[in-house]
Amino acid sequence: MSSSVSAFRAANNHPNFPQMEDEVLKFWDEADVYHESLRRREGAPSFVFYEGPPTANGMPHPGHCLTRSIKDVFPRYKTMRGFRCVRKAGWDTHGLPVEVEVGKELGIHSKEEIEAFGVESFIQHCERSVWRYMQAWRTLTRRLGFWVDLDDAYVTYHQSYIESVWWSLKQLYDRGLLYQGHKIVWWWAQGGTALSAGEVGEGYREVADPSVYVRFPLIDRPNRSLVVWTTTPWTLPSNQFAAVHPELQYSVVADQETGEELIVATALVDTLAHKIKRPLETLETIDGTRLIGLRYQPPFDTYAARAGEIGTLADGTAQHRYFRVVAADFVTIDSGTGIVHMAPAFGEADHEVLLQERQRFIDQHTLELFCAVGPDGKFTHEVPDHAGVWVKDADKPLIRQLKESQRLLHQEQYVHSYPFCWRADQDPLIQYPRRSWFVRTTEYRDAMLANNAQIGWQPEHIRDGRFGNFLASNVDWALSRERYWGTPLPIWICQETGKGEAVASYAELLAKPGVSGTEAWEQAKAAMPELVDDLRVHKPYIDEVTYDSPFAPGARMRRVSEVIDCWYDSGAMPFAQFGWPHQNDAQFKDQFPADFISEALDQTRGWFYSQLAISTMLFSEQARAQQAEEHGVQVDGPHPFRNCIVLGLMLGEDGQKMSKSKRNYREPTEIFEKYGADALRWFFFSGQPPWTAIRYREQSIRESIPEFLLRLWNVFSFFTIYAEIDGFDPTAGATPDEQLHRSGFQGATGYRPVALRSEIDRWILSELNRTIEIVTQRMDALDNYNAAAAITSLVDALSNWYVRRSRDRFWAGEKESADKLDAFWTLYEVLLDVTKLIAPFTPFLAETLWQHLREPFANHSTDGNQPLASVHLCDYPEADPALIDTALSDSMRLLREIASLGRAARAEANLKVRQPLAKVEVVLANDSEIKWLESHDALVRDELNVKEVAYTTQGDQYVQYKIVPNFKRLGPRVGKNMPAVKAALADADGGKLLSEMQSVGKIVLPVADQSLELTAEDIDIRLTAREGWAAAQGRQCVVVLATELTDELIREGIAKDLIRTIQNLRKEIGCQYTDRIRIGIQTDSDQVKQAVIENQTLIAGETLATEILDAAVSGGGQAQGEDAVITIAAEPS
RNA sequence: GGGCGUGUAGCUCAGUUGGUUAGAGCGCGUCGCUGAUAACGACGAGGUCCCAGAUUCGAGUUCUGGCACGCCCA
Repeated sequence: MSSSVSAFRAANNHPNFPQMEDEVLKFWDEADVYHESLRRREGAPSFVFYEGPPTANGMPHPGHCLTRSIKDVFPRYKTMRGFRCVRKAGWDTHGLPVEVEVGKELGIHSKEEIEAFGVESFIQHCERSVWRYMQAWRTLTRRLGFWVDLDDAYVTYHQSYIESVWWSLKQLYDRGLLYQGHKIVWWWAQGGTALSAGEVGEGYREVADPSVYVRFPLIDRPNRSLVVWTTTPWTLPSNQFAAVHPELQYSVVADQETGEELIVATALVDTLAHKIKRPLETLETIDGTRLIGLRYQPPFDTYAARAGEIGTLADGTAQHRYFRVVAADFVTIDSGTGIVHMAPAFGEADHEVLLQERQRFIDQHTLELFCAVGPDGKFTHEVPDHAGVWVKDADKPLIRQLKESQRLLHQEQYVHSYPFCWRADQDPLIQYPRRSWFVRTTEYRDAMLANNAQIGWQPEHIRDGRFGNFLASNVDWALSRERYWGTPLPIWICQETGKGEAVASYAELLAKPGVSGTEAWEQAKAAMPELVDDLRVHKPYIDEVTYDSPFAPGARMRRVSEVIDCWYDSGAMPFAQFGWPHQNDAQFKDQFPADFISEALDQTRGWFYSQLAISTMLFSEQARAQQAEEHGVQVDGPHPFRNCIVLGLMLGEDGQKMSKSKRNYREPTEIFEKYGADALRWFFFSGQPPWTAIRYREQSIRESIPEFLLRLWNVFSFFTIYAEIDGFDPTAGATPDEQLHRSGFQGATGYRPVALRSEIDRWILSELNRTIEIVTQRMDALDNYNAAAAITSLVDALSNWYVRRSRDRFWAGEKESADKLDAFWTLYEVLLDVTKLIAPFTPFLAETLWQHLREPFANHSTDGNQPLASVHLCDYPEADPALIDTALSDSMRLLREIASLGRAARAEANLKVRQPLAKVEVVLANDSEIKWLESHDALVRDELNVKEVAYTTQGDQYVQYKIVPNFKRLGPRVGKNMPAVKAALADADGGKLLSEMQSVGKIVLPVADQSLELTAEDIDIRLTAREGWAAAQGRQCVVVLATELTDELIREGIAKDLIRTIQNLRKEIGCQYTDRIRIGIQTDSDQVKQAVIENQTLIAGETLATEILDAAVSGGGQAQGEDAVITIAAEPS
């Protein structure tokens, strides 16, 4: 303690957080702290984290900062809690977005252009494009403090990754879960390609299309027709069904003019009558369900030959396959007739209906898809009248034919929005069926639901809401893509028999009999040695590899041309990140399933789904029952992730979507430079629960600094200032452990057990341990928001009560008083634990604090160990229940309330705090706390600047008592009579009831013909200050000020004003905290003169003055105030 | 059109199993503190808890039906 060199150096109280963070980053790099933190947990239980792979061919933006912050805080926390948490980075590298980027770069767009350019060169460009913004991602990740192993990242285009995906697809293929079917896509017929949803969305335009109302005469009653409406007459030749809504009402109406009967939705009869300009007489009304099954004559005879075909339903009954009425929920009465023409080839919804219908038949495949249009958008020979005609050009002649065949009821123009090709804006898109590979996920729907039910979702409603509903309405996964840059679908087909087989690895392929075609890759590699080897399993090289068919002698096996949906890639990452099962068996088994993942809400149908679907199909009990070979993964409970935090959408400054063009958000780099990463992180963690939509506002981020970071820093700075002045040295006699746990301070000089310390020390330690308890409990539940809230309130208590009320203990004259040392030790202990507590949240500030706090031990050799080099190597603090004192917490809360009420009363009475007052009286509702409060009145006296504090429950002269029922207690007991009880208590004399309660222990109240007995717990006492006093009321007490001032008190007030003026002068002339000064006070006022004389010791003590003269001192500063001219000068040191 | 979510102070958001004085931070205003000082404290203004109905002794909280906004899907 007496060392001449201070153990602590005063910390700068104007910290530059961004600069501090840069230094921390350097330190982390140099000391390799992340890997060291893993090494320290070698052999510890794993906390498994999966990184959802971002794509590195776009710039990272603020949304990524949120996900990366959340992904960082829990692994850091768990690591400190004793788990081993490896964080393997990953990159999503395949898919259309990459192709589009490369296309832009090369100035080519359509598939023909890509083919003409050369697929080989194209995918080589793709491979390079993927890493375009890698450096930006690295920089951001590091700068944000996201600890993830970027050097050991998984990459979806790597051969090992692809081979894992292949293995899984072979599993599915061998189990019959991979099949070919039709997918209805938005098709650009002129370009011969399908467009993605995003591209389709670009191209919507208002257009006028012909809209026709067509008669579908019933087979059994040719004079009666369904009236069907469509805006795409060209689809009518491919009609298969007519759909009605089973819950709608339909009417049979008579057309007076023709004598025919028409069926139309009841709600639309009038509309139709108006359109055809003649009255329709309702004959009968029937439910939609009764129309189902009725057969009709198709509008064209394209497929009329099939009209007689009959199939067998699952229940054994026979039914015609085509041209009948079916049920569909999407039918509306918004427009049309309530009866919808179904051409499943040209509408996704229509196609769904076909699939549903197929389900009903025993031999599902007999229900065909009618498609009278070729991929070029022109009619096939199946429509001889229009063969070779572009469908949109056929609308008119088709309508003419309908007119001729008496089928057309009405025709008009209909304006609606319709998609066109975004590159050739004269070309309308059409929905068109393409052959596509599907994963039969529907077979695993129940297993997926069961799996999902066990996942810990945050927020919980995702499970049964958005995600659960999505799973419940699961449809088979359209897996294949007719593109180039993606994982090739590993299915080889026999050129003769059409039979196929799946291949699980490149090696397996090479081992096939008669394999050939590998030279395509070998030649490319020889010509360009810099090509990455992973490309050998990509198009076009892989397409060249063929082998002898096992199905037909002499036939060859050739790969199908498609690649797969890149969502499947990312969904396979739980095993593919390790190349499992081809390698790393132990690693996979250790890291499966994940304990924790987190991504934004848009991943519900993306990564959350793809992971769950693949894992369920491969590893669930149902899957294991289907598998020929055992793959050694036995998982119960949810997989592949146990907990998932679903993050909300991030919005810009204006609450709108973030948009580059609107410039409504700040770039993360700008935030880092101005405020630092901790400010951004703390804003994310503490601002709102992570699943709410987050408004990313510069102002809110900036506010993290004074609210939290700077406030804590100020406490720390305060500590170091006085630790330096007083030479506080925690090392002397200490036997510290490497964590600097308080147990190592036991024998240190001046260290006293907590029980011997003052109440406020025990209070802040109690608050600290309570907070540790809450934070630990919340973080274990993956609830960063409430954990952060608990930390905030601890730092507030520390700064605004503990330090505020303990300041004079730190600047007390005696350097080695026990109380002063208690204060130092207490604050030091609290700072150490707070530093560890905040480490996962604001790792930079925590690291900086730790470096300072550990410094005395790092510099001095002690009997104990060296402290750990980084706070991130420490264990998380554990709450010490022995230090938690809830009664003390409650009492202190009351004390703080009294202080706050006292200040309120002062403000009310216009009495500033510098003016001392003689007395305050505190009126309490009960006496339970009085004893404790009396023992702490020094604190209140000081805080409120009064000479005396008196506590009483007998405050009739100051207050009125009002008794209200304790609703929670009495509610269940008195029920309906509650209002009567409330009224009776309000009407009675509160003071009387109270004294009755105090003397007898209960009160008896007449309520509704009976008397009700109330004990003290059944009532709440409310105090109201009477008029005429300088008083303020709270929930539990009223604080009353004695406002009369004596001359002595006034003079003391003057002295305090003088002190303040002098302190300001000290600062103005640049005094150090410990510099001594001389003071001159010149005044004509006798009152001031006397105030100075009476309070000389006080003034001199507070301002470190060696003497106070009544003449000017020169060489320093001067100020006017309190009717005096004040001069000060620094003493030479 | 369907699903899910959100709606509380000027702004950003809390609000536990229903309990009668609805909170925090920021901003604004007033006052104060001043050996942490670009920090800090107190007080104040500011709320039909989106609307309507229901359940209940009692609803911001539960239920039903609307309205608005957002996301996803059609």
